[in-house]
Amino acid sequence: MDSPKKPQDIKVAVDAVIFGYFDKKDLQILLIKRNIEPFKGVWALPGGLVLDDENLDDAVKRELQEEAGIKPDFLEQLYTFGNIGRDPRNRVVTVAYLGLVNPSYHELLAYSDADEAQWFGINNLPNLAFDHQSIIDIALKRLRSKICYQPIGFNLLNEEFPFSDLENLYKTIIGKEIDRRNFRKKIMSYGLLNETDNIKKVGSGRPGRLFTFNQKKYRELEEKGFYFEIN
Amino acid sequence: MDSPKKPQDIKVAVDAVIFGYFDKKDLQILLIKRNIEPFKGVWALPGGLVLDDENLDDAVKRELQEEAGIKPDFLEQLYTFGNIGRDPRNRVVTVAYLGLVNPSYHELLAYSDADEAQWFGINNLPNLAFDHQSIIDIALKRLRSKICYQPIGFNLLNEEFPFSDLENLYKTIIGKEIDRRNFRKKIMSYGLLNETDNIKKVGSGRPGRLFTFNQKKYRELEEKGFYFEIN
DNA sequence: TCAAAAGTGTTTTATTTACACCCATGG
DNA sequence: CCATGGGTGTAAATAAAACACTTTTGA
Repeated sequence: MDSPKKPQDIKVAVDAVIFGYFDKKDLQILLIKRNIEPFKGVWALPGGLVLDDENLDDAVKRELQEEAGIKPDFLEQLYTFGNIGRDPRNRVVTVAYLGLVNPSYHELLAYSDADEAQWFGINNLPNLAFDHQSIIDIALKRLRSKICYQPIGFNLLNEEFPFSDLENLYKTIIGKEIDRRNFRKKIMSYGLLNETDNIKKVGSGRPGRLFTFNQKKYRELEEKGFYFEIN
Repeated sequence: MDSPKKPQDIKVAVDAVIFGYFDKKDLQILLIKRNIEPFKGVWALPGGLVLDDENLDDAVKRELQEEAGIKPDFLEQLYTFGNIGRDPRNRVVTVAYLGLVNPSYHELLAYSDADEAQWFGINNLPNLAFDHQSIIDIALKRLRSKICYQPIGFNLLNEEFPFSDLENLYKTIIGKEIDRRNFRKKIMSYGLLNETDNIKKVGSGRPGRLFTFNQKKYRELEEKGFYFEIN
């Protein structure tokens, strides 16, 4: 932490990879269309420069609010990207975050900084500004591994969800078939789901009972050394 | 990534939590004594400001070289600490790294930036500058969990090591007793250790055969979907 | 009555845990 | 011959994997 001869000239930014999930569709990522140079008109991760008197976490939250009107239900630091040349204008070090929201609770709104905010399926991403594609690659890797040892997937589902939504979510994210019976047995064995008296009414087939995730109980178990694990 | 009204004034630094291990001693951390303000004379993590034309990884490596004459055998990004107020002078965002070395291969040297570089047992750390204690806490947590699912511990051992060194290393880092037979069985089952014809000569008791870790084989297995796991 | 999705147990296999004695060397 | 640390196997318990039919509803 000693000063070099000339004052350092590096900017600090934050960017967020926000995942959303609509049942039985691809996992989605929130992108905003840039309305300033560089990469004007190109899709990019929501994010921007950190203010001098603002914590990093607050900066991401602010940017998400400003650019898409979204407050993620789960948000954690992912990785910091700081290679020279990743921004054509000047040196920018960006602290990337990984976030999860339930899109049906969040209407997308584009404010001043972006002229559009939109969900894209991870298999239909447009060309992205900067090194944002590689940030997304790393976020996906992290999500896929993390969902297997922390119960963060519930943040992508409705407050009350049928068991099949959870099943489909895991299938979608991990990208392979899972045995329905074993999966249910495992999840149920943790006792972290509360049954509600409600029933999913939609569509064809037998209606499913709705569950909620008991976050409080998870925290308690976690303190006692419990580890959530799938697979 | 849009410019705020006034130019941003945030410095970017890197800091490294370098772990070292001497058989049957505490896990050690490399600290340097600061020879400039603030916190002059106080122990701190090696690190410093990133140069404008230098990648983050290169910056840590340079600082480690400059401050202690060390090239870590393993080095990865840990977390980025950027809360306001963590540096009394001005806003500094620091990208923390976690590194591993075998101290017996690295003579500690203090160069210009520090007047002393020294190993401290993690249970005998001095008071630390800035928020470096909390960086260490997080590094320790990461190391303890990571060593259970990636074979990074070998970086702390000699090139050729008796099995008991590995055993002691895990006991030390995880901080609990392990069953010698089960541990050996598990490690051996992966087939990642090569037996050498050498024998540990030292001290009392039956000499132990020396092993090397087969990094190449690990990489191959990893590509085929193999997961290293202990516990 | 058919299509669609929900719900549910048992058996087999693999993995993990618990546990104690003999061996090789140096002093 | 003693102290010290190295080396080894088996049985029991637990966890994971494989596997298919019945139920409920709407159309």
